[in-house]
Amino acid sequence: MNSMKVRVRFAPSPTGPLHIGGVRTALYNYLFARQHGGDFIFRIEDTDRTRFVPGAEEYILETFRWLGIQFDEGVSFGGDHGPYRQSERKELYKVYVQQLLDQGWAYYAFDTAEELNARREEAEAQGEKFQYDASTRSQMRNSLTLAQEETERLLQEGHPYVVRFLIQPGEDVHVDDIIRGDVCINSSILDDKVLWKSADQLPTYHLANIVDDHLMEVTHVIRGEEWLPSAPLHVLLYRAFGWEDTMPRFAHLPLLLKPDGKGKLSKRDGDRLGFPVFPLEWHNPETGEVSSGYRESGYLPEAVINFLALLGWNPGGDQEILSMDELIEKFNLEKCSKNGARFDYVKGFWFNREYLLQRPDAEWAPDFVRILAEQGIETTEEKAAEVVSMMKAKVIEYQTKDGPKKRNISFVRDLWPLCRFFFVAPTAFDPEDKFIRKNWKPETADEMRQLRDVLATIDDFSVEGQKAVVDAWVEQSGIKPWNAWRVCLVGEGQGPDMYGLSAFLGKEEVLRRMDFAIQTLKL
RNA sequence: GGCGCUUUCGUCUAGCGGCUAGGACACAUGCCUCUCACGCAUGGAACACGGGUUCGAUUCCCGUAGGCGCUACCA
Repeated sequence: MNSMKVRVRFAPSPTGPLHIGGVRTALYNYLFARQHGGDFIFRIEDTDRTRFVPGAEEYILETFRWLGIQFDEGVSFGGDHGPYRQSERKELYKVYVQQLLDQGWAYYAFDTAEELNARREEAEAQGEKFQYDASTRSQMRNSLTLAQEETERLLQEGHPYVVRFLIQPGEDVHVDDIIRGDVCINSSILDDKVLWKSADQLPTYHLANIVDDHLMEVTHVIRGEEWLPSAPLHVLLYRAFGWEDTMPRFAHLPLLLKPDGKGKLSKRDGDRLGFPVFPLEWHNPETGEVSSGYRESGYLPEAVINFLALLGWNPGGDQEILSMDELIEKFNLEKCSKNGARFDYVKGFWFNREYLLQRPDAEWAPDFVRILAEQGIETTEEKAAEVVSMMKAKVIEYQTKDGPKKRNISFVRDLWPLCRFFFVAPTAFDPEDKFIRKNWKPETADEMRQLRDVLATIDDFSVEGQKAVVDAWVEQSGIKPWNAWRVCLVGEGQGPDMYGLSAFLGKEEVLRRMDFAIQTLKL
């Protein structure tokens, strides 16, 4: 059993864009598989055709392509255990429900939705909860209460039916969870779960999941904590099928919670606080609504991976920046935390910055050029990279629910609001600007004229070339020109080192901006 | 309501009977400085509560309270 090759799966439902919590679940499965040299399977759980959303499957695939998470088999990857789309496995499931039926582990139920609702309302009126189980099944219309001929007649005549799992009450069912240890639930609180649906003649999640995991030889089920309550049911199903000896090990991961307030992370939180909850941008085909994605928002895939990996798990040391290879090496299910993790998107900014800063300036350039183009500014990648090198250490103001705050540049996009003056000369000066008031004195115009004339003599307008001449002039004149010079070239109190900016603009442009400022700021 | 999971700085977490309870994000201050910064340094900040067990509990057990999840012919 332990010598079996590790096989894990990620099995989403194609009901829309993948939630970021789902991405983390997939990542943990991937890390686990790679660490053990095992297989990672991609299965599509589309047994609820009413919730099927076109394009969702392709979206999920694209997400993992972007993140660099690779599957070994599954939908679109091939493999010996297919088909990997549950809707294509209907005939297979049929055989297995029949097996349960034949062996008395399951039974037919003919109760209509109306009948069940009536029972629920009835119970509710008495402050109770109706549950289809040992205590109530004898009052319902099913193959346990009906005469055998009657059941056969109903089946023969094509009456709608579901197949329910027959739960024997009064038994403590244990689940051995890798993260949580022994979890025990008494079977009396479980209901006779529907295994086969009447409406579409397809299995429910529970049945399909167990059959598939068994047939696909899955060794470890790593999934969200929302499945923990039904894990005992799954154990019982393995038992009913006689597969208990090859039952996978379970690991139920803590959930991702809202950054503030109560409850689990939802799409609304992202909209409200301004961060994506989906890996890629999603266009809702029905409403036309667009939801932002990590990729389109400028996150680097390595940063998203690193950030997500450490939400609910950490390797123990002080190192927080970890490559995929390091994550694979250090990952440990037993060290996953048990309690839900608040989604700290601000830390996500930091991760992105760390990875962005690791890249050469030239690698920022293509994105930056595109962003500048959106603003109507044409420039080259070389020029863009120069700006990046001068500006990437700056901070940007951003909006939060508590008002504007400042943070380090974490995205290529952050550069733009700080870089306009590299490409567009000041056309006016705000007389109220504190920096200008403080640094433009009556004698300043004359000092700037002197500097202008000094600069005009320089042939080598590189940083070094300017420095050699201007530093000497500063030395002998005693004038500190930088802040006023900044006013001339930038128009306000921000920007990079003046020599760097001046070299970037070039002599002609620098002189033009200085002349304009001296003229305009005459006072 | 029932059942289950869970509880260390604001947040993510380290800790696996004896520690000045560590790190990171965020926050504050100082240094640096040609603006805003980066960087560097420093600082504030936590074991939910009550019982046990023990020579000794953040750590083990039991309660209480809080948080989260499940309670569909959805996954």
